[in-house]
Amino acid sequence: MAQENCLQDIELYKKRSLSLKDALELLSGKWKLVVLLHLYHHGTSRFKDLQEGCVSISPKVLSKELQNLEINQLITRTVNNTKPVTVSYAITEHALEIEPVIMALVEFGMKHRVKITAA
Amino acid sequence: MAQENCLQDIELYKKRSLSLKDALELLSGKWKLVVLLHLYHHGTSRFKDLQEGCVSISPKVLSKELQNLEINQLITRTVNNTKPVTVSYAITEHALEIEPVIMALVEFGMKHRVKITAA
DNA sequence: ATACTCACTTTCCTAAAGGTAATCCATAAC
DNA sequence: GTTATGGATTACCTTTAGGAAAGTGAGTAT
Repeated sequence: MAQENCLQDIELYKKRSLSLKDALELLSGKWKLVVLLHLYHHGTSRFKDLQEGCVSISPKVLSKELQNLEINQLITRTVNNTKPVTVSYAITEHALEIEPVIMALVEFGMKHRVKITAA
Repeated sequence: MAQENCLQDIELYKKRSLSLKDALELLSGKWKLVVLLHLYHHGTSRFKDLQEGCVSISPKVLSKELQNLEINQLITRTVNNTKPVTVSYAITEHALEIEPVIMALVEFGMKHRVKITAA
């Protein structure tokens, strides 16, 4: 019985470890989560909004990240019928699953700042 | 009143955005969170345990990540009086704050796998 | 005709991440 | 004396991330 629990625990660890690696690969880099945070806060946004909201991101990098997020079905891209043309980006339902990740990171970031500025 | 709420929201976003960037910088890369997951599951571990647990990490990279985590006060390093010498790594109290991040990533990783294998 | 806006794209470059393989050092066992 | 172990370090190399700066192209306003 104790052994069974132990085996189960090892399996659980392996499974979690793989899931973690999957998630890290998908969300790796400086900007993807920052872009998503902007979309959570401001809702559907245009390229320019994102460029201004994600301070110091370059258009090249933003463009690349948006393409990547779209490929992974985390955002949608819509070309609007305006003049001049605008493009809207919105998070998908599936991307709502990432909100807990972002909020956990935000929480940790705040606590860490408090901790190191106190020390 | 509506304007005040709006200003507050902008401030909130900026604060969150900075916290997120802090956290991302601290935890960036392929391995840090994988190492921490191992420590959450297995408790205090030796170098060799971590090398075997974090499948496919090289000793060079593991060593570098451990140093980085120690510098940022997320783990402690203890040299044991054994023969041959062993070294123990343990998470700090402060690193417990990262558990929600890891678990949120694990959750998302699982859901994402389900989602893309279903499609 | 010129200039401006939005949404990019292209080129060029540097720094950092991270992998491989070999080596090191102390100790201990064979 | 040779080999094995734990915990690294070193040298070398490739790949990738990502920044800077300039350009593109369609449409609009002046």
